[in-house]
Amino acid sequence: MRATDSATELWTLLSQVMMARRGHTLAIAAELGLSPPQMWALRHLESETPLPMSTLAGLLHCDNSNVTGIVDRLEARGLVERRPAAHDRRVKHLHLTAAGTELRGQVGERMAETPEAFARLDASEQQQLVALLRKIAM
Amino acid sequence: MRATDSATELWTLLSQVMMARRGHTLAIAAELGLSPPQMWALRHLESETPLPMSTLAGLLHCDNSNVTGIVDRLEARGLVERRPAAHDRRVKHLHLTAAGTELRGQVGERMAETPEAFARLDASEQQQLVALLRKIAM
DNA sequence: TATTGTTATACTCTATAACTATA
DNA sequence: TATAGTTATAGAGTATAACAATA
Repeated sequence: MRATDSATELWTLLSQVMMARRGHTLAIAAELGLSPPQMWALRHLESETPLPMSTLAGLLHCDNSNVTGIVDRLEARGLVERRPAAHDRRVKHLHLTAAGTELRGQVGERMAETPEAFARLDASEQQQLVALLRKIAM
Repeated sequence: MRATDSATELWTLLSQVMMARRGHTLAIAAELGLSPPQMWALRHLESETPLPMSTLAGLLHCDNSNVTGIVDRLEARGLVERRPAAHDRRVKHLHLTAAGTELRGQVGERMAETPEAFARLDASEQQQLVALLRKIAM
């Protein structure tokens, strides 16, 4: 088997693991009353660093005009606030509210739940895998 | 660091790698003129084994009623055919057409393109990683 | 009665294009 | 002129509920 084939198999396996988790991810969003894009948005927002709308659009891989609606709905639920940026009043910074920070924490906790299949690796194998993935993820 | 923490870090890293690929995946769908659910549907369908609508709904993690629309649009493009199942005429089996098989192949090729970051692993590391992921993916 | 797939409805996401207000 | 965000529009995805055909 050539190196290229092992890279392909690697990528296929990784995709399979993640695909198997899709149901879990969607269930978390539904349980917390969030649509998937709303959940991703919440995950990208951090309490410390406010994000311009356009930056969030880039992170969500969608058009600016979509972010308007997504943020509208998060703001209507009191999870996020828009504040005009000081240096450029065209830009609007997104800030998490207390409720938003709380919900974001819940999302993070639920998303961190590791798949049961991970139990098939012992501690040493897990650390080995972590070391390899770090190289890929940087 | 406890074993639990290394499993959490493992999962976080895996999610990061996949998240970084989301743009690439969406770009492939757009280039091939497919919506994401249409692309997943195509990937789940195989030329040999026809799938009932409800099975596809389960694989896509959505309601049966959504599959009606998704398949409507694939069928309108001549990629898929509905055929009533012999054993139970309520069930409709989904078959790929020649055009559907062809396009499915293109999707597969594009999705198999490995992230550039994989080049940071040498051949032996890649095989090590494959062995570990196989345990998780089964 | 129960199940498969459809239809009707309402809401969300999505891109494109035109618009506003700033710069 | 150019850019950040909004609005308008049209198409697609989504769940729920009611329905037809079949079992």
